[in-house]
Amino acid sequence: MPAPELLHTPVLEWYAASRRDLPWRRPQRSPWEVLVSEVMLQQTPVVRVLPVWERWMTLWPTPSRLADASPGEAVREWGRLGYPRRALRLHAAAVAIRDLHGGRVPGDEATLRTLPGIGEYTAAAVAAFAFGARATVVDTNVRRVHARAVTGTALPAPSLTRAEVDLATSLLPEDDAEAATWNVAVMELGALVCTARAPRCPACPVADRCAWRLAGSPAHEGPPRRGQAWEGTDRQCRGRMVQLLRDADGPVAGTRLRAVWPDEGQRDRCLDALVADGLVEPLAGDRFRLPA
DNA sequence: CAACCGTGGAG
DNA sequence: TCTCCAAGGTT
Repeated sequence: MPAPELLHTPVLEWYAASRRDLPWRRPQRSPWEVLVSEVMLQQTPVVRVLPVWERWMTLWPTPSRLADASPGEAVREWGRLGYPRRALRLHAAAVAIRDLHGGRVPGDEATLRTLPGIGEYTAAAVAAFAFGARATVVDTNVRRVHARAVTGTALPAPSLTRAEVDLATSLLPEDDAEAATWNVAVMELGALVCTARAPRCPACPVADRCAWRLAGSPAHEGPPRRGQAWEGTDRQCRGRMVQLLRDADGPVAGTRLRAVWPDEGQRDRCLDALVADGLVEPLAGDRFRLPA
Protein backbone atom coordinates (compact mmCIF):
# COMPACT_ATOMS: atom_id res chain seq x y z
CA MET A 1 0.00 0.00 0.00
CA PRO A 2 1.35 3.42 -0.98
CA ALA A 3 2.17 5.65 1.98
CA PRO A 4 -0.55 8.27 2.54
CA GLU A 5 1.87 11.09 1.75
CA LEU A 6 2.44 9.62 -1.71
CA LEU A 7 -1.25 10.00 -2.46
CA HIS A 8 -2.08 13.30 -0.77
CA THR A 9 -0.13 15.75 -2.89
CA PRO A 10 -1.07 14.45 -6.35
CA VAL A 11 -4.73 14.03 -5.45
CA LEU A 12 -4.99 17.45 -3.79
CA GLU A 13 -3.28 19.12 -6.74
CA TRP A 14 -5.51 17.29 -9.19
CA TYR A 15 -8.56 18.43 -7.23
CA ALA A 16 -7.46 22.06 -7.18
CA ALA A 17 -7.16 21.98 -10.96
CA SER A 18 -10.09 19.74 -11.88
CA ARG A 19 -12.84 20.27 -9.31
CA ARG A 20 -16.33 21.06 -10.48
CA ASP A 21 -17.71 24.44 -9.52
CA LEU A 22 -20.78 23.24 -7.64
CA PRO A 23 -23.00 25.74 -5.80
CA TRP A 24 -22.90 23.87 -2.50
CA ARG A 25 -19.10 24.22 -2.58
CA ARG A 26 -19.12 28.00 -2.70
CA PRO A 27 -17.03 29.53 0.09
CA GLN A 28 -20.06 31.30 1.60
CA ARG A 29 -22.27 28.22 1.54
CA SER A 30 -24.39 27.59 4.63
CA PRO A 31 -24.53 24.28 6.54
CA TRP A 32 -28.16 24.01 5.48
CA GLU A 33 -27.20 24.27 1.82
CA VAL A 34 -24.64 21.52 2.32
CA LEU A 35 -27.05 19.28 4.22
CA VAL A 36 -29.77 19.57 1.57
CA SER A 37 -27.28 18.86 -1.20
CA GLU A 38 -25.97 15.78 0.57
CA VAL A 39 -29.43 14.29 1.03
CA MET A 40 -30.41 15.04 -2.56
CA LEU A 41 -27.18 13.47 -3.79
CA GLN A 42 -27.91 10.18 -2.05
CA GLN A 43 -28.18 7.79 -5.00
CA THR A 44 -28.89 10.64 -7.40
CA PRO A 45 -26.49 12.18 -9.97
CA VAL A 46 -25.27 15.78 -9.61
CA VAL A 47 -26.77 17.00 -12.89
CA ARG A 48 -30.25 16.01 -11.79
CA VAL A 49 -29.85 17.52 -8.33
CA LEU A 50 -28.62 20.95 -9.44
CA PRO A 51 -31.92 22.56 -10.59
CA VAL A 52 -33.95 21.10 -7.72
CA TRP A 53 -31.39 22.23 -5.16
CA GLU A 54 -31.47 25.77 -6.58
CA ARG A 55 -35.24 25.83 -6.35
CA TRP A 56 -35.25 24.49 -2.79
CA MET A 57 -32.75 27.10 -1.65
CA THR A 58 -34.90 29.85 -3.15
CA LEU A 59 -38.06 28.51 -1.51
CA TRP A 60 -36.50 27.42 1.77
CA PRO A 61 -33.17 29.17 2.46
CA THR A 62 -33.16 28.04 6.10
CA PRO A 63 -34.28 24.91 7.98
CA SER A 64 -37.06 26.87 9.66
CA ARG A 65 -38.49 27.96 6.32
CA LEU A 66 -38.77 24.35 5.19
CA ALA A 67 -40.14 23.33 8.58
CA ASP A 68 -42.89 25.92 8.16
CA ALA A 69 -43.93 24.39 4.83
CA SER A 70 -45.97 21.20 4.58
CA PRO A 71 -44.33 17.81 3.99
CA GLY A 72 -46.40 17.55 0.82
CA GLU A 73 -44.82 20.71 -0.57
CA ALA A 74 -41.40 19.19 0.03
CA VAL A 75 -42.44 16.04 -1.82
CA ARG A 76 -43.85 18.08 -4.71
CA GLU A 77 -40.72 20.22 -5.04
CA TRP A 78 -38.62 17.07 -4.86
CA GLY A 79 -39.77 16.46 -8.41
CA ARG A 80 -38.35 13.38 -10.04
CA LEU A 81 -35.20 12.96 -7.97
CA GLY A 82 -36.41 9.56 -6.85
CA TYR A 83 -36.81 8.03 -3.38
CA PRO A 84 -39.31 10.73 -2.31
CA ARG A 85 -39.10 9.56 1.29
CA ARG A 86 -35.89 11.56 1.34
CA ALA A 87 -37.97 14.73 0.91
CA LEU A 88 -40.16 13.68 3.80
CA ARG A 89 -37.15 13.00 6.01
CA LEU A 90 -35.51 16.26 5.02
CA HIS A 91 -38.67 18.05 6.08
CA ALA A 92 -38.69 16.13 9.38
CA ALA A 93 -35.03 17.00 9.87
CA ALA A 94 -35.87 20.68 9.32
CA VAL A 95 -38.60 20.48 11.96
CA ALA A 96 -36.16 18.87 14.40
CA ILE A 97 -33.53 21.52 13.67
CA ARG A 98 -36.07 24.29 14.23
CA ASP A 99 -37.61 22.80 17.37
CA LEU A 100 -34.67 21.08 19.04
CA HIS A 101 -31.58 22.88 17.79
CA GLY A 102 -32.52 26.55 17.68
CA GLY A 103 -32.90 26.56 13.91
CA ARG A 104 -29.22 25.86 13.32
CA VAL A 105 -27.79 22.74 11.66
CA PRO A 106 -25.80 20.82 14.29
CA GLY A 107 -22.07 20.66 13.62
CA ASP A 108 -21.11 17.43 15.34
CA GLU A 109 -21.55 14.02 13.77
CA ALA A 110 -23.36 12.45 16.72
CA THR A 111 -26.10 15.09 16.74
CA LEU A 112 -26.38 15.11 12.95
CA ARG A 113 -26.79 11.36 13.11
CA THR A 114 -30.00 11.76 15.18
CA LEU A 115 -31.72 13.63 12.35
CA PRO A 116 -34.06 11.65 10.08
CA GLY A 117 -32.44 10.63 6.80
CA ILE A 118 -28.93 11.40 8.06
CA GLY A 119 -26.80 8.24 8.27
CA GLU A 120 -23.10 7.69 8.83
CA TYR A 121 -22.01 9.05 5.46
CA THR A 122 -24.15 12.19 5.45
CA ALA A 123 -23.31 13.07 9.06
CA ALA A 124 -19.60 12.86 8.29
CA ALA A 125 -20.00 14.77 5.02
CA VAL A 126 -21.90 17.66 6.63
CA ALA A 127 -19.43 17.82 9.54
CA ALA A 128 -16.52 17.90 7.09
CA PHE A 129 -17.83 20.07 4.27
CA ALA A 130 -20.03 22.51 6.19
CA PHE A 131 -18.04 22.76 9.42
CA GLY A 132 -14.50 21.83 8.37
CA ALA A 133 -14.31 18.89 10.75
CA ARG A 134 -11.72 16.14 10.38
CA ALA A 135 -14.33 13.44 9.76
CA THR A 136 -13.92 10.13 7.99
CA VAL A 137 -16.14 10.45 4.92
CA VAL A 138 -16.74 7.15 3.14
CA ASP A 139 -19.11 7.05 0.20
CA THR A 140 -19.25 4.83 -2.86
CA ASN A 141 -16.63 6.97 -4.65
CA VAL A 142 -14.18 6.85 -1.77
CA ARG A 143 -14.67 3.11 -1.43
CA ARG A 144 -13.93 2.55 -5.10
CA VAL A 145 -10.85 4.79 -5.17
CA HIS A 146 -9.43 3.09 -2.09
CA ALA A 147 -10.26 -0.37 -3.43
CA ARG A 148 -8.26 0.33 -6.56
CA ALA A 149 -5.47 2.67 -5.55
CA VAL A 150 -4.71 1.05 -2.19
CA THR A 151 -6.20 -2.41 -1.93
CA GLY A 152 -5.72 -3.36 -5.57
CA THR A 153 -9.18 -4.67 -6.40
CA ALA A 154 -11.46 -3.54 -9.21
CA LEU A 155 -14.42 -2.85 -6.94
CA PRO A 156 -15.14 -2.70 -3.20
CA ALA A 157 -17.13 -5.38 -1.35
CA PRO A 158 -20.94 -5.30 -1.59
CA SER A 159 -21.30 -3.67 1.81
CA LEU A 160 -19.05 -1.32 3.75
CA THR A 161 -16.59 -3.13 6.00
CA ARG A 162 -14.85 -2.04 9.15
CA ALA A 163 -11.51 -2.41 7.36
CA GLU A 164 -12.54 0.16 4.77
CA VAL A 165 -13.45 2.71 7.42
CA ASP A 166 -10.16 2.08 9.21
CA LEU A 167 -8.28 2.49 5.95
CA ALA A 168 -10.06 5.77 5.17
CA THR A 169 -9.26 7.04 8.66
CA SER A 170 -5.60 6.10 8.30
CA LEU A 171 -5.37 8.01 5.02
CA LEU A 172 -6.92 11.19 6.47
CA PRO A 173 -4.43 14.09 6.69
CA GLU A 174 -3.75 15.31 10.24
CA ASP A 175 -4.65 18.91 9.54
CA ASP A 176 -8.39 19.67 9.77
CA ALA A 177 -8.64 21.85 6.68
CA GLU A 178 -6.47 19.53 4.61
CA ALA A 179 -8.54 16.55 5.77
CA ALA A 180 -11.76 18.23 4.66
CA THR A 181 -10.28 18.95 1.24
CA TRP A 182 -8.87 15.42 1.02
CA ASN A 183 -12.34 13.97 1.62
CA VAL A 184 -13.98 15.93 -1.17
CA ALA A 185 -10.96 15.45 -3.44
CA VAL A 186 -11.12 11.66 -3.23
CA MET A 187 -14.85 11.73 -3.83
CA GLU A 188 -14.36 13.98 -6.84
CA LEU A 189 -11.64 11.69 -8.19
CA GLY A 190 -14.03 8.77 -7.95
CA ALA A 191 -16.81 10.71 -9.62
CA LEU A 192 -14.79 12.10 -12.53
CA VAL A 193 -11.84 9.75 -13.12
CA CYS A 194 -11.93 6.54 -11.09
CA THR A 195 -15.45 5.71 -12.24
CA ALA A 196 -17.20 2.37 -11.84
CA ARG A 197 -17.79 1.56 -15.49
CA ALA A 198 -14.84 2.88 -17.50
CA PRO A 199 -12.11 4.46 -15.35
CA ARG A 200 -10.13 7.24 -17.05
CA CYS A 201 -6.76 6.04 -15.81
CA PRO A 202 -4.72 8.23 -18.20
CA ALA A 203 -6.21 11.25 -16.42
CA CYS A 204 -5.57 9.90 -12.94
CA PRO A 205 -3.00 11.69 -10.76
CA VAL A 206 -2.02 8.45 -8.99
CA ALA A 207 -2.17 6.04 -11.92
CA ASP A 208 1.57 5.32 -11.55
CA ARG A 209 1.12 4.12 -7.97
CA CYS A 210 -2.34 2.59 -8.15
CA ALA A 211 -2.25 -0.91 -6.62
CA TRP A 212 -4.93 -2.16 -9.01
CA ARG A 213 -3.03 -1.01 -12.10
CA LEU A 214 0.27 -2.30 -10.74
CA ALA A 215 -1.47 -5.68 -10.38
CA GLY A 216 -2.47 -5.56 -14.04
CA SER A 217 -6.01 -4.21 -13.56
CA PRO A 218 -7.54 -7.60 -12.65
CA ALA A 219 -11.26 -8.00 -13.30
CA HIS A 220 -13.75 -7.92 -10.47
CA GLU A 221 -13.76 -11.13 -8.44
CA GLY A 222 -16.73 -12.61 -6.69
CA PRO A 223 -20.43 -12.68 -7.51
CA PRO A 224 -21.63 -10.14 -10.11
CA ARG A 225 -23.62 -7.29 -8.66
CA ARG A 226 -27.30 -7.98 -9.13
CA GLY A 227 -29.22 -4.94 -10.26
CA GLN A 228 -32.55 -4.21 -8.68
CA ALA A 229 -35.56 -5.35 -10.68
CA TRP A 230 -37.91 -2.64 -11.80
CA GLU A 231 -40.69 -3.81 -14.14
CA GLY A 232 -43.77 -4.72 -12.15
CA THR A 233 -42.28 -3.89 -8.76
CA ASP A 234 -43.91 -2.07 -5.88
CA ARG A 235 -41.48 0.76 -6.46
CA GLN A 236 -42.73 1.26 -10.00
CA CYS A 237 -46.31 1.19 -8.76
CA ARG A 238 -45.60 3.62 -5.92
CA GLY A 239 -43.68 5.87 -8.27
CA ARG A 240 -46.65 6.20 -10.60
CA MET A 241 -49.06 7.06 -7.83
CA VAL A 242 -46.80 9.65 -6.23
CA GLN A 243 -46.10 11.16 -9.63
CA LEU A 244 -49.82 11.56 -10.26
CA LEU A 245 -50.33 13.30 -6.92
CA ARG A 246 -47.27 15.47 -7.49
CA ASP A 247 -48.51 16.64 -10.86
CA ALA A 248 -52.06 17.27 -9.62
CA ASP A 249 -53.09 20.64 -8.23
CA GLY A 250 -55.23 19.40 -5.37
CA PRO A 251 -56.73 16.14 -4.09
CA VAL A 252 -57.17 13.27 -6.53
CA ALA A 253 -60.03 10.78 -6.67
CA GLY A 254 -59.12 7.25 -5.63
CA THR A 255 -60.51 5.96 -8.92
CA ARG A 256 -58.00 8.02 -10.85
CA LEU A 257 -55.14 7.11 -8.52
CA ARG A 258 -55.82 3.38 -8.77
CA ALA A 259 -56.06 3.61 -12.55
CA VAL A 260 -52.29 3.92 -12.82
CA TRP A 261 -51.79 0.23 -11.96
CA PRO A 262 -53.60 -2.86 -13.30
CA ASP A 263 -52.98 -5.36 -10.51
CA GLU A 264 -55.62 -4.70 -7.89
CA GLY A 265 -53.96 -6.40 -4.95
CA GLN A 266 -50.56 -4.85 -5.52
CA ARG A 267 -52.04 -1.44 -6.18
CA ASP A 268 -54.06 -1.40 -2.95
CA ARG A 269 -51.15 -2.69 -0.95
CA CYS A 270 -48.86 0.00 -2.34
CA LEU A 271 -51.37 2.73 -1.66
CA ASP A 272 -51.72 1.56 1.93
CA ALA A 273 -47.95 1.52 2.25
CA LEU A 274 -47.67 5.05 0.84
CA VAL A 275 -50.19 6.24 3.41
CA ALA A 276 -48.31 4.41 6.17
CA ASP A 277 -45.07 6.02 4.96
CA GLY A 278 -46.67 9.45 5.17
CA LEU A 279 -46.20 10.13 1.47
CA VAL A 280 -49.93 10.10 0.78
CA GLU A 281 -52.78 11.47 2.87
CA PRO A 282 -56.21 9.85 2.58
CA LEU A 283 -59.20 12.21 2.65
CA ALA A 284 -62.91 11.61 3.11
CA GLY A 285 -64.82 10.37 0.06
CA ASP A 286 -62.03 8.21 -1.41
CA ARG A 287 -59.79 11.13 -2.22
CA PHE A 288 -56.03 11.45 -1.75
CA ARG A 289 -53.34 14.14 -1.73
CA LEU A 290 -49.75 14.78 -0.75
CA PRO A 291 -49.57 15.29 3.04
CA ALA A 292 -50.62 18.74 4.25
C1' DC B 1 -28.32 -7.96 7.51
C1' DA B 2 -30.56 -8.49 3.22
C1' DA B 3 -34.22 -6.27 1.14
C1' DC B 4 -36.55 -2.40 0.13
C1' DC B 5 -37.03 2.35 -1.42
C1' DG B 6 -37.27 5.96 -7.71
C1' DT B 7 -35.44 7.78 -11.60
C1' DG B 8 -33.16 8.59 -15.89
C1' DG B 9 -28.87 8.66 -18.52
C1' DA B 10 -24.48 6.56 -20.20
C1' DG B 11 -22.25 2.79 -22.36
C1' DT C 1 -32.01 -2.60 -26.53
C1' DC C 2 -30.79 -3.35 -21.98
C1' DT C 3 -27.82 -3.39 -18.15
C1' DC C 4 -25.69 -0.81 -14.79
C1' DC C 5 -25.66 2.49 -11.35
C1' DA C 6 -25.53 7.59 -8.93
C1' DA C 7 -22.37 11.93 -2.66
C1' DG C 8 -27.38 6.03 1.18
C1' DG C 9 -30.77 5.26 4.83
C1' DT C 10 -33.97 2.42 7.24
C1' DT C 11 -35.97 -1.76 8.81
